[in-house]
Amino acid sequence: MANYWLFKSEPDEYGIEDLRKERDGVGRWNGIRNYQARNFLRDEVVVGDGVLIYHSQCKVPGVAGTAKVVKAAYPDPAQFDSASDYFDPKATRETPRWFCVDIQFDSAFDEVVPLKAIKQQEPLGEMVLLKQGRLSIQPVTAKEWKYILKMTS
DNA sequence: GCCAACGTTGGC
DNA sequence: GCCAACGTTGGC
Repeated sequence: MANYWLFKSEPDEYGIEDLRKERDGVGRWNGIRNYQARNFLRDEVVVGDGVLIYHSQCKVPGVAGTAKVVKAAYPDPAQFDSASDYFDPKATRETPRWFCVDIQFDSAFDEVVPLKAIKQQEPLGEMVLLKQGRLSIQPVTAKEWKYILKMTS
């Protein structure tokens, strides 16, 4: 496994359970409309990478499970669909602006590891999650990955 | 729903 | 090329 990431989603829109229900647990991770997040997706996320699925904009924000990347970046089809919420009139097929990846469900935690608990762990103090709050795709170190998984047991 | 952080956009 | 306005995100 090459690298680790944290992907944020709103569970009301598409959470860990939605991913689990997909055929073979494989779903498209799209709708990313933030440039920093897009650059990570497009340039650095590769097949085999591990993903922490993070639930935001909900009662208890936190890490809800894990997944792995099964298809690297390709243009997000929704940007070309005028009926979609994610439509972008400035994007063209020749010069797409937004990208997505496919990920496969790996595990759902019995209980979410809350943001509040993460903030209290000294070894996690350098997580991008805490440093830059509003970034929906972000790198996670191997140490942080292991530590979060340990917090579920 | 408020507001803060960050990146892009666009007028000049 | 400066910088104000704007869009997106997300905890509270």
